[in-house]
Amino acid sequence: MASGTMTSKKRLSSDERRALILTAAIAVFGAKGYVGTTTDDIARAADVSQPYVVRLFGTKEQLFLAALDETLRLLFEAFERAAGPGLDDEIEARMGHEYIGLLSVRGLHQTLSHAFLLGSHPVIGPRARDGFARVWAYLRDLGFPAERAQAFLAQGMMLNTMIGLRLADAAEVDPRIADLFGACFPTEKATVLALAPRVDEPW
Amino acid sequence: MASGTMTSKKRLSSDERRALILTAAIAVFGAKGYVGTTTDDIARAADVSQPYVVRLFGTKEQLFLAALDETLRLLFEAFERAAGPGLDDEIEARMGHEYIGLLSVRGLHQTLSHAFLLGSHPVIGPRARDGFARVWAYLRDLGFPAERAQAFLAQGMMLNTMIGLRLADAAEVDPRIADLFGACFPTEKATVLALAPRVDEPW
DNA sequence: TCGTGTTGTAATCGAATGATTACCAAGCTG
DNA sequence: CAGCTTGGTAATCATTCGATTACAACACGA
Repeated sequence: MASGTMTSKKRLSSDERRALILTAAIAVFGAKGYVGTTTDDIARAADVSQPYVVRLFGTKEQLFLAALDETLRLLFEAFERAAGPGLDDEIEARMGHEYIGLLSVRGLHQTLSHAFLLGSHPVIGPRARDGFARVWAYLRDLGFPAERAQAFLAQGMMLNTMIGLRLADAAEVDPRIADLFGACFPTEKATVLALAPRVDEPW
Repeated sequence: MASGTMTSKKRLSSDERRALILTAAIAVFGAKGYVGTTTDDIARAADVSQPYVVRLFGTKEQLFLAALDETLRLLFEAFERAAGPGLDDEIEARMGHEYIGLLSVRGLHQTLSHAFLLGSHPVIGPRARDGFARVWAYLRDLGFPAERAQAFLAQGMMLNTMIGLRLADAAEVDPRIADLFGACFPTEKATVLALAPRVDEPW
């Protein structure tokens, strides 16, 4: 019965499936936050059933922790790519570029932002603080002076905010917002606008 | 029966009660986010019943919008206090000082942060974008060059993040985090640490 | 081919939550 | 004090959600 049009889903190893669910989780958690996301949202985004998501990750809390770990892993991986030889200015520019490139990982920046707002959470809070502290330590260990590391991080938080606000659409309509994007990303404005999630996207 | 120790609650005008609930709402929404906060949480924080909160504000969504409006009102009020005469540097310093002083309004910075992460929300998203755009426009209209306004805003997002993470406790234990606070608030580190909410506080 | 471990789902359950309803009581006004 | 407006609550309802259970289908080795 209509089996001709059925694209029968392939069976995957649990590790492969876990990876797919994790990608979906970063996207959905980023768009709707930890509390605002249901395990069923993620299940649908990953095209599996809700109980299977729970079974593979234990609880929603553990799933969020896994998504946060993966997010930080991708972040440091990007930083590693940028941290080669060169002057301080060059390294910083490459790191900013890599951070913007991470916009192609849907929900990454917003998942970070959400985690950073969960400081009061007994389990997630400590992990989020640890992640943030590791980012700070990474910059300092690279040789960034405190002042410079601080400004770099602040720019990152600013990007996160503009992404979370879904400001990219407004930039093409409101000249003041375009002005803002220009000030924030003098050399990469086009890239940011091209990669930024839009209002109409569910994530 | 034990009425001697009962502090019988006073009857207030609905406007007075609304104001109290709004203050509680900013604190609780800031600590737990829009979705993570229940109307009953706010009711308890304001020492009224849950149905009364709903009756005075209509829906939880409208209550959050009211809290966001109040937050922005307090923010611009603070900016107005700082925007007097003086050199650019002086004005910027006063505005930073006022923004830090707003830490005494429990939950204000985090309510802003949460709103700024709700860009995908059909009702809250537009209001949050509008609020952010108004802040940007305010700075530019004051005469801040784009570059300077951008850096100032980024510092603000950084403060919001550190508050949301509840990093203040860690600053007194981990020297690297203390280093971070020093870099972010060279002249006001003590004030920030004194006013910042702590991990053990419910809000 | 038989069985056994693994991938995956349907059905369901209990707790939590936003909202509604019905009701009560305080205080003002004539 | 009668009556009525306003402030406020208890009880309850429908929905949603994370989690559990029981079961089905596929694959692979003996």
